[in-house]
Formats: sequence, structure tokens, C-alpha cells
Amino acid sequence: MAPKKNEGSTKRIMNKGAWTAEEDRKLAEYIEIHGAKRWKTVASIAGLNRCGKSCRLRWLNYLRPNIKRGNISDDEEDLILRLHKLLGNRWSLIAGRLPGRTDNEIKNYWNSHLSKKINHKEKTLQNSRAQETATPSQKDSGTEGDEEEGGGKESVNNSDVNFDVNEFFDFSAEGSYGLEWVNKFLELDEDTMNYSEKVSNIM
DNA sequence: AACGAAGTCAACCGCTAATTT
DNA sequence: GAAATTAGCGGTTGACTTCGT
Repeated sequence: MAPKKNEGSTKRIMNKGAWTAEEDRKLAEYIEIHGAKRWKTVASIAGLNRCGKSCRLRWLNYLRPNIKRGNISDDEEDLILRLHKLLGNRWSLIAGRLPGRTDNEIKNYWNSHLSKKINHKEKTLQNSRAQETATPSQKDSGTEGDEEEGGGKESVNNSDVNFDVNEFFDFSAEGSYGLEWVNKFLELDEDTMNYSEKVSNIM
């Protein structure tokens, strides 16, 4: 990745593109002393020719302590799948339940790995169903398919179960990344899946 | 070995929500 | 209460890498 620096201009133009080790060091140093807030001033005071947004993103996704990079485990993958099924493309919410993972990483992982996996799974499932059901179904095809295709903003609404996501994930009450909620959620998810099956059978 | 296609991922952009003045 | 500023989110882009021919 070649950094796209805008050098040699008299106007103050912000750097873009990949961050250098020097920039990382400056940003990390500044935040260690002053804290991660007021990103616009962080950028200028820390001597970074970057916009505040860029600084924030760099900190959140790479420089922040306890960041995990790469090697997403099977458990994590499974959790992402389940959470995405429930929440749709609410990457920050999903990432919030995976300690050390960032929304950007989850989003990238979803787009490059999981969405394909799901599409493949869906196709094989459809094929096997088509073979099984010799008689034409009365079901509305619109509600078929538990997984969604290509992701979408309405994915939460596609869920057969209606509940307030924000209420369910009351993050304010949780100080840590305790994972006991996961079990709770997974139990619930099993129930919602059964419910979905029931609904689609009725339809 | 060379080349193009496909995959990956860091970073940017536009927008909205939340907070401050 | 209105306007301005800041923070945060999700979608998209583009450079780099890997794979297939």
C-alpha cells in the first residue's frame, strides 16, 4: 500500500492512506497522555497531518490496547454468524460482543468469508430441499431462507421474532466483556430458530 | 514466468446521532 | 431551543496479495 501523501502543496492538505510507524507512535503517545477524545485537536496537537476521523479510526482499529488481530476462531465465527442473523449488519454491536475485535474487522471478515459461506450453504440447502419436496409448496417464498442474502439494512426486520435489540443488549449494564450473556443468547437463539421453523410451517 | 482475476483488508466517505455551546 | 461541533456507524474504495491459467 503506497501512502497517498499530498506533499509539496502550499495549502494544508491532510495525509491520506496508510499510516506510518511514526504517525502511529505520535498518536499513541498523545492519547496515552491526553486520552482518546476531541479527535480534531488530537490530530493537530499531536503533530499529525491527519483528519480527526482518520486518527479515531486508527486508534480504535489498531492502536487501542487489547486489540486482537486475525485468526478468528471457530467459536468467534459461530458467534458472528448467530449475531448477524439476529442483528443484521450492526457491526459495532456484533463487535462489542467479541472482546478485542473491531467492527471493521468483523465487517471485512463477514464480507470476505462468511457471506460466501452462507451463500454456499444456502444453495446446497435449497438444492436438497428442492429434491426432497416433490410436491409444490404453498409457502410464500418471501419468508423462505433463514439466512439473508447479501446482507441488508432490513435484516433485523426480517427476523421472525420481534423484540427490542437495544433493550436486549443493554450494554450500559455490563461493565466487562463477560461471556455469560452468550450462553443466554444462544439459548434464546435456539428458541427463535424453532419459532422460525414453526412460523414457516404455518405459512 | 507472466498476466489477469479474484480475494483481502486498511482506510476513506457520507451520513446520522449525540453532545456542547 | 437552535446551531455548531464531535463521535460513531455502515458502505464503499482501492492498493496489495494470492491464485489460476
